[in-house]
Amino acid sequence: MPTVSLPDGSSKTLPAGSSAMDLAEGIGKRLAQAAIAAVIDGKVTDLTLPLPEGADLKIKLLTDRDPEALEVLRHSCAHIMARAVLRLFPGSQLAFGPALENGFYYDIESPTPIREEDFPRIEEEMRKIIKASEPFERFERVTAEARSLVEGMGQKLKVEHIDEELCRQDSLSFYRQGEFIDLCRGPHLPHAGKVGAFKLMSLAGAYWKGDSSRQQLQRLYATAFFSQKDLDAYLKQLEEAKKRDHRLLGKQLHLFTISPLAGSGMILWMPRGALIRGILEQFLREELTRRGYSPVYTPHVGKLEMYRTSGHFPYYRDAQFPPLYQHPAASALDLCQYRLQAGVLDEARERDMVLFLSQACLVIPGYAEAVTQEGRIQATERLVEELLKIHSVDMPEYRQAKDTAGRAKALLNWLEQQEGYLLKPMNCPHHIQIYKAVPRSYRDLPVRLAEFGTVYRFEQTGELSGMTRVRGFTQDDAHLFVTPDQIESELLANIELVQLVLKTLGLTDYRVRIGLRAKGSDKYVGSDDDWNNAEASLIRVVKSLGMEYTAEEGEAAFYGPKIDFVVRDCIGREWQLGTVQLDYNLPKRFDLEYTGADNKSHRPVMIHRAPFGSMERFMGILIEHFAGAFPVWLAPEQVRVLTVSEKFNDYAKGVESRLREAGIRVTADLGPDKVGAKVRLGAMDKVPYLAVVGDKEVQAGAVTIRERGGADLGSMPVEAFIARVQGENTGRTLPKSST
RNA sequence: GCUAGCGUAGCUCAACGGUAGAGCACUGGUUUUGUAAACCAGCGGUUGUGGGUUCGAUUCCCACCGCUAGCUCCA
Repeated sequence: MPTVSLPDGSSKTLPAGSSAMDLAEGIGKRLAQAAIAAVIDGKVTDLTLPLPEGADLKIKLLTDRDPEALEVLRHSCAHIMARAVLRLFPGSQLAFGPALENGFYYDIESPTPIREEDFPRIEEEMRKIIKASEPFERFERVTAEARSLVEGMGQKLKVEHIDEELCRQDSLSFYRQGEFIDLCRGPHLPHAGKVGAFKLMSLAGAYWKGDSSRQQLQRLYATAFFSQKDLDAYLKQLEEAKKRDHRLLGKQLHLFTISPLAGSGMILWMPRGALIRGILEQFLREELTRRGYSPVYTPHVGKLEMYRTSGHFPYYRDAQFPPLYQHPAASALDLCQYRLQAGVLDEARERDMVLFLSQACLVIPGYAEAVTQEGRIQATERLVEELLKIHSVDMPEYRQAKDTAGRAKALLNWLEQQEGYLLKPMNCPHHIQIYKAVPRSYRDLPVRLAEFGTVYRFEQTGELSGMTRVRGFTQDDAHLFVTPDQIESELLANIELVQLVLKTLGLTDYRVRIGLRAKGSDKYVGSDDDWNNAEASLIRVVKSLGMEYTAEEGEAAFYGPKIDFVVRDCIGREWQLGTVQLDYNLPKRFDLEYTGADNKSHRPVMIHRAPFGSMERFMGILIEHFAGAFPVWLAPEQVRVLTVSEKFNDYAKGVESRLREAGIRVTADLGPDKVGAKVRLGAMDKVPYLAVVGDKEVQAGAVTIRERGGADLGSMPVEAFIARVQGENTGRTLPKSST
C-alpha cells in the first residue's frame, strides 16, 4: 500500500493499485478535474499509472498552472498533430515529436510533402481530435512484441529506432488515442480535451536522428497552451520580439548594411554603427591597458604553411575561403592531395568526403561513378596525372611513389614548396610569430598580445544571418603566453574581464558553458594528459567563482577546452559571445619556449580569449538588447537640437557648437517642419535627448530637454545639460530598464 | 550545403496572363510653427538576374543570385 506525502506536508495511505488520479479524487473533485499529471519522487508521470509500492512517495499534482504541465500538454499535442497528419497524409512515417521550450515539433516523412498551405486543414483535423477528448491510454509490450507492433503499423523509422537503440530495453511503452498508437515514453494528458489552444508555426527540414548523411524529414513546428489567452500573449510577444531584430533596426537606424555585391556575410559598418563599435573598442582598450596587455597588429592573410602547422588549414578546410596559390595548377592539386591523403575511407567518412568535395566544387571525373574506394582513388590519381601533364609540372617523386600514401606525400611536398596564402581564419598563428620573434624568459611571462583582428571564414550559405553569423568578422582577440602555474590566475582574470564587459553593457541574461572534448572522438589534437589538465583547470576556476555553468561534451575547440558566454537573440537563438580557451597544443606545434629560472627551456601554455567575441555578433546582440535605443554613452547621436521655428536657427547653431566642443555627439534639425514633426523624427531615430529651442530658451540661454521615451526634463541652462551628458559618458550610464 | 518559403520605387506594402500603384523618404514651393506627421507639386521601377512557354510574362515553368525559418556545421 503506497503511502504518499504531499507538498503541503500532509500524508495519506492509499489502497494498493491506486493512481495519482485516485489521490486527486480523494482530495477533491475540482482538483481531479484540473489535474494534468503528477510528479512522483521528482519524476513527471501519468495520472492514471498505478503508484509504485513503497513507503512515503513524494507526490505533487500538476495543474495548468505548473510549467511541467505545459510540457506534458505540448508533448500530447505533438501526438494529436501526428494523428491528424496520418489521417490527411496516409503512409506518413513518424520520427520524433518532443516538447520544446516554447512549443513542440514532430519529424515526419510523408509520401506527399506537407506544405504550409496544408496547415489550416491539419489544424482543423486537430481541432476535431481535441473536441473528441479521447483519453491517452498507456500500455507496454516486451521489446520483441513492440517491434512487431510498430512494424505492423508500417512505421519504419520507429522500427529502425528500436533496432538501433531501444532494443537494449526489456519493454517499451505505447500510447493509444483512438485509432492512433505511438511508441512513446510519455507522460501524457489524461485526455485530448485539455489542449486549450494551439497553432502550427512553421515547416522545416531536419535530418533523421540529426545525422546529415541520413534522409531529411519534414519537421512541423507548433505550439500549444492551456488557454487561447496564453497563446495570444505568446504570439504578441513574438511580434514584439521581431521589432527588436537587429537586421531590421540596423537598416532603420543606418547602423550597418550588407551588399550582395560586396559579398553576403560581409558586414559594411555605416557611420552610426562604426561610431558605436569605436566606443566599444575604446572601452576595451582602456581595460586591456590596465591589465597589462600589449596591443599588436597583424595582416589579413598568412602563409598557408603557417596554417598547416597550426592545423587550421587541414582541419577547417571546407569552412575557409579557398587558398590563394601562385601556381595555376596548385589549387586543383591541393584538393586531390587532400583526397589522396585520406586514403581508403569507411562509409561514413566517404559520405563526408563526397559532401566536402561538392562543397569545394571539386569535380574529379569518374569519382561519383566509381563504385569502390579504390576506384575513387584511381579517379583522383588520373586527374592528378592530367593536371601535371597539362601544366607541364615535373614531379619525379610522384611518378616514383609506390602507393597512394606515397603519392599523397609527394604532392604535399610539392605543394609546400608552392607559394600559397590563406585569408586569416584565426589570429593566433600570427600572434605566435610575434611571441617567437624575441627570446622569452620566465620573467617576461605572461605575455599578453591583443588585437582587434579581422578573420574570414567561409560559412555555409544557409548559416549566414545578419551580424550574428558572417563570413568576415573582427575578434577582440588576445593570446596569453603563460607558465603552467600562471594558468589559473590568468583564466580567472579573463573570466572576470568578460563579466565586466557584459555587465558594463547591461547584458545579464547569459549562460556559461564549459566546452569539453567528446570522449572517444578523434577530432581533437594533443595528449590525453594535457586535455585532462586543461579541462580540470577550467572547471576549477569556474567553480571557484561560484558561477552557474553547464559542462558540455563535444563543445571544445579542436586544440583545447573553452568557457563560452552564450546569449540569446530576439527569436531565442543562442550565440556564443565571449570566450576563454586553454591551449597546450599550439605551443607544441609551433615549438614555443621560454627560459625558466632553472636556465632550461620550457614550453608556455596559451590562453585564447575574446570578451566581446566578435564585434559584429556582439553589435547584433547589443542592438537587440537595447532595441536600438543605445544608452547615451554609446548612442551615435546623443543630442538633437530642434528649433520651434527657423527664427531660432542661429541660437540652435550656437547650442550645437557648444555641445560639440564639449565632446557631445550632436546634430541640429533646422528644417521648416513643426516641432511636433521634428520630435517624431528624433524619437524614431532613438536619439536619447531632444533639445528644443524657441523664444523662451533664447531669452534664458537655455535648452528644454525631452528624454527618449517622452519624459520632459524641463528647461535648463546649456552648461547644466552639457554636464549631465558628460556625466553619462564617463559613467557609462545604462538606462534603468537594462541595468 | 539540405528542406520549405519569399524577392515589385531608397523603405513599408498593393495589383495583375494585356508593359505597375499608395504612403513614407527625397527635390522644389507655400507656411514660421512649442513636444510623435502642416499643405501643394515633382522625382523615382526593363517587377533580383538569365533563359523558356505564350500573340503578349511582372504574373506560368526552369536555372542562377539573394533573403527568411529550421536542419547540419561553427576554430
